[in-house]
Amino acid sequence: MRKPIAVRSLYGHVMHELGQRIVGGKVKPGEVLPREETLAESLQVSRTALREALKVLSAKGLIESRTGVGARVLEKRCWNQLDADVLAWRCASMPTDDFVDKLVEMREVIEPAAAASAARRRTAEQLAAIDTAYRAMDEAQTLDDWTVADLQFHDAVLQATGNELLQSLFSVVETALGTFFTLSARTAANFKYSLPHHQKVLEAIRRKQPEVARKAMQAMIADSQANLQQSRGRRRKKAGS
Amino acid sequence: MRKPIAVRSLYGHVMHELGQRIVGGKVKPGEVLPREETLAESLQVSRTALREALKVLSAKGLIESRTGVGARVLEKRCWNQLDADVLAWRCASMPTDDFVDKLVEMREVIEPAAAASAARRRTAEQLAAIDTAYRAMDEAQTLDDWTVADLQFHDAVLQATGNELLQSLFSVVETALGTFFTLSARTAANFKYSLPHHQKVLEAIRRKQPEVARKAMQAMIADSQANLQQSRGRRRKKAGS
DNA sequence: CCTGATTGTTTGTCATACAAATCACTATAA
DNA sequence: TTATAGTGATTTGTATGACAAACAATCAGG
Repeated sequence: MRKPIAVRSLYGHVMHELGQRIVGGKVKPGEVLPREETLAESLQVSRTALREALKVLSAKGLIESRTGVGARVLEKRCWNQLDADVLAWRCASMPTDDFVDKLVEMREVIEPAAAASAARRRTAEQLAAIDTAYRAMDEAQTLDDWTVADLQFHDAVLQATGNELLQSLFSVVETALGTFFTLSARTAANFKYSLPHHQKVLEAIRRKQPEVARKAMQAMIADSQANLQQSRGRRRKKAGS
Repeated sequence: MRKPIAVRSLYGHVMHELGQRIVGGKVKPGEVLPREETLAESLQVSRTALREALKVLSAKGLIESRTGVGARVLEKRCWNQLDADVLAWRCASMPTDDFVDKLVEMREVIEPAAAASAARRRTAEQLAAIDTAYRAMDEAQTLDDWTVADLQFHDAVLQATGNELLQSLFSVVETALGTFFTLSARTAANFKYSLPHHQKVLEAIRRKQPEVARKAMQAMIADSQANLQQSRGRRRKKAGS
């Protein structure tokens, strides 16, 4: 599921570099990038490789190239904000509280609805996949094991909706969970604290109770958010002292 | 807002052509495309232009190029289903009932939540934008005017959430509305039938009543879906007779 | 039968050249 | 003075040819 593909190729490196510069705010919307020749030179690649990177950034809505003018950075509203790379670039530096709140809101919109939908239409295989992920969470020994299994659980729920459009929103959920993990630095002792929430979701989907599943998922997210607020408070206190 | 940019350039044409072939099912997941040289020849373009198109398709998750192997079409689950182009390509041929149902489900997930969020956090300017769109709908004389204003209304609601991640889902809403318009071929007489629904949403957002806004939006979508089922029935009857 | 080197195929990258679109400037005319 | 048409400079778009790198298949040796 992970995709470090882009990092391998040269144009992938270039894309990453430029993408981070733009999303990170080093070049602002409205500005135009240096011309391709000089940009290629400063990045130590050929114009060909640079152009392929620019094309992909253009597909992500970050820039727009026009003949005789150059590559202009587009307004944020044009950006493909749900793109996995764009999300990753936004989280590259420490994400702002504001952005984290928006990720939480997305989870609140997507996941309870997905849980309800999954409870309605899941197949036996899809339920088994969720169950497998749940057991992996239960048996996790390390934080890493838990993280992998947790992602697998939420992915399995999205898959169980049978709606590929909802499934494509996994990149958002993935980013959100990943961010929360780094921000709310769990200890080895309490990282399993949300297991009961997951069990409730699993059981509701097993019993095909959409509204129960929705509520259970809502509760899980609310709890996660509370946990986040708590460590946010700790962080502020630390910074202030 | 519309983006016929890609159609202008050569590589845009190539991307469109190949994208439609893949999404349309002419080449199936797992298959590998012809090698770049022959593909470029058959499409009457240089390898340069072809490669830029392939890179963009790769960024949309449709294909994966590997040295020595070729460009393999990826599984549907890898596709960037929320990408505006991918959505458009899926609707290029008459969309299946199945796909339309999934679009409806997406609207049910996104728009009521967005309406509620907008009611909570809208600014005066954002409310004004929604109001403007509503008036344009009210004063629309032709079906075209209505369509434009309707899209503007739903976009304004998403904008009013202040969450750019939600805003990026407009491509889904846009595709859904566009599809419904073509499928449920309205007459000049009744194309304004959903105006009262829109008014309720507008008023709830004006009064900052999240749950009222959510319910109103839900009702609007349910009504739209009923309308769709109706014309779906007519279409079947016609095809069966 | 299995293992490892070799060879051919295909994409990845580079360099160069020219075409096409756009912008900035200037000269001209009303 | 203002508007307009034209002209040249700038930048991206496209084409071509060449070679490097990675991979698959084949074949030799154990």
